[in-house]
Amino acid sequence: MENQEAEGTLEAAKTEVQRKSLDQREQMTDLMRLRHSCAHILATAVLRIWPDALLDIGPPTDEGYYYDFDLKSHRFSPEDFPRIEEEMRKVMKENQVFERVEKARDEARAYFEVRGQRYKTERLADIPEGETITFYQNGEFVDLCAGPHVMRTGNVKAFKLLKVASAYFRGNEKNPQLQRIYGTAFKTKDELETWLRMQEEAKKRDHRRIGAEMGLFAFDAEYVGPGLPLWLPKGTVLVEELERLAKETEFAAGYVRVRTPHLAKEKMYRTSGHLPYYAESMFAPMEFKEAEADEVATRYYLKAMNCPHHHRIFAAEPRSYRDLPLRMAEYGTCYRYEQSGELFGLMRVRSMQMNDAHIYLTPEQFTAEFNAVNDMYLKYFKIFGLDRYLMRFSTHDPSRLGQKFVNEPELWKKTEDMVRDVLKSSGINYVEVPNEAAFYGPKIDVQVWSAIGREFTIATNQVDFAVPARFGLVYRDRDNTDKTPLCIHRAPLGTHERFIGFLIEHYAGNFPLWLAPEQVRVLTIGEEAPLTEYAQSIVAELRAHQVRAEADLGNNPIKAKIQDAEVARVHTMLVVGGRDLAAGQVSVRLHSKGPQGARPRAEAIAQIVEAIRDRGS
RNA sequence: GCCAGCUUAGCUCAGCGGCAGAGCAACGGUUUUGUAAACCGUGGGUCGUCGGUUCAAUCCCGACAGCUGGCUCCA
Repeated sequence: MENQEAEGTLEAAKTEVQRKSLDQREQMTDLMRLRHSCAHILATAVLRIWPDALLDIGPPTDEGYYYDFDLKSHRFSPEDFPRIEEEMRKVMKENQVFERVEKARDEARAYFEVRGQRYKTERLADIPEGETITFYQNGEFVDLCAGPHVMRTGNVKAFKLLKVASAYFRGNEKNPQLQRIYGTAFKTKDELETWLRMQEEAKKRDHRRIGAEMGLFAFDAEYVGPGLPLWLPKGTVLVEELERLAKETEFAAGYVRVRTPHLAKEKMYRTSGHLPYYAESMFAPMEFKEAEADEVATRYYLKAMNCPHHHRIFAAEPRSYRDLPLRMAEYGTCYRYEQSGELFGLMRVRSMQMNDAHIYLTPEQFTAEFNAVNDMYLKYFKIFGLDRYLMRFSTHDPSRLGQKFVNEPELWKKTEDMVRDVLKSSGINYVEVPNEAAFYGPKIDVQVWSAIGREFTIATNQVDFAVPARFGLVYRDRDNTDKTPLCIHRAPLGTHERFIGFLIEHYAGNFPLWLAPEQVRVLTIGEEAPLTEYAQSIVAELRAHQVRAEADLGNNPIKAKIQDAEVARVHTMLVVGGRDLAAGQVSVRLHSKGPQGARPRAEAIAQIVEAIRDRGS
């Protein structure tokens, strides 16, 4: 499984279609139009304050808009916002008309060249011959722009500048870095306020915040290293429950489990073909001489993916067509040296454990097997109540065969057709993205959106018809000849790190019973010995059933104990006082759902045990 | 890796060129309880690290580290 993640590529796909036709632009929503106009107002204000700013572009986004500037004389910081916003308000008060002007190409080029607006000159060159070139003008501000806009600057009434950032011109690292200002705008002040409030709420669901509150994981950059998460006991519960789910599911689907070391010799990654492309993303190798007499040092790499090890397991024994499909699973730990600026909580880390498996099969087995993998994805999505997802089907670009993609035109076509058929026939929500495949075959990445709107590639599913051959993997076929198997890489639960990061935000830390780090807490009202013993015996019985149960026997008032348990997001609270002891019952309370009434002790315990087994809510 | 911002007690955050602060948490005691915070007390800090300016630096300046927001990357 090569890529833990692939966010950003959809962005690339969007850029492909960024040159929208004028018809498409006409369909821009009112809100987009408003935001786009606000971006122009932002640029108007910036130019008034810093007349030497060079302009790039200022499109609307899902959240608002931005405008990119090249400004040598000043570095934007949030401290500039009040000043810029004030100038923007002036522009709005002036109520300038947004006026559309068509220009001939030469005229447009001359306009920007005279003003030294070199980014605009380049943008102008992007516009295909024959397309109408339009400028929009408001007051003194003129911009190359296809529009559309609102009528007047005064139409924008609710806006706010949000953050400064940098961005490479055309998104290319080799180009100059521009200063970007992000802002947002809404039709009404109320809508803006509501959105800002929602942003605040979203912060509370941030997995980093909840992870710290609940004691799930920690980072120790000083002693362990950046991007290397430590799983605390409560987070480890999540990890192990997910592993249990995966093991049960895979066992039922006919997988076998393997275990492999965390490192391998350089030869492994030379053979797999990863090293030339991937070395930068791997931790630097360990190098040493195995024996005094060795002339040359041996290099070991921490593994960045599990497939080569699995391939060697395939090669460890002779294989017959009767052994296929061979489904080899491992929650393998991988290490990737992600660039420092890319690290992001649990979502982007340098050590990760993957829900990996490699399925070795014959071409005839492909459709059935790929379908089965797909079904497993859907099964998981259902368990986690994941309904907002998109499968991104990445295919090759025939013009880059032999470079970016292995030169097997027929295999490419055949496997892509097979994958497409499966996706179509299962009625799954998917998009096809050309030129994004792995070098060894087409892939499907599963995109999900967390509750706070973050988009992630959470899982991946790839077809590999190249690497098994590089390792010389063969099986003896019916006709007594050796043949190279196909391989499906799949990781429906992605990596623990990212998947749990996602689940934390998905559930806002309020995990379903089967996942909850603390499933049950027994709270006593009073400290009399018989009551304490009653509570302890309930906890003991629950634990005997493998339920994660704790007791709060302290001397705090019951209100305080409930407060503590609610804040700790304990799934089920069993309140016991004198009445309950006398009746052999417990008073059930569910996290953020309130009291559920009293029931006999045995019944309550049986219910809990059953609910955990069913992996329900 | 690049641009910008941030870094003060376990957590959330005040503060300021001149003795380091609050709330929550922790700990000790009092209270003995019926569904989201009882009361009293105690401890807790190299103000990220290193260097500079200054009579004096948590505060000003610089470098570094980490984190955050973006960008880039993610086979």
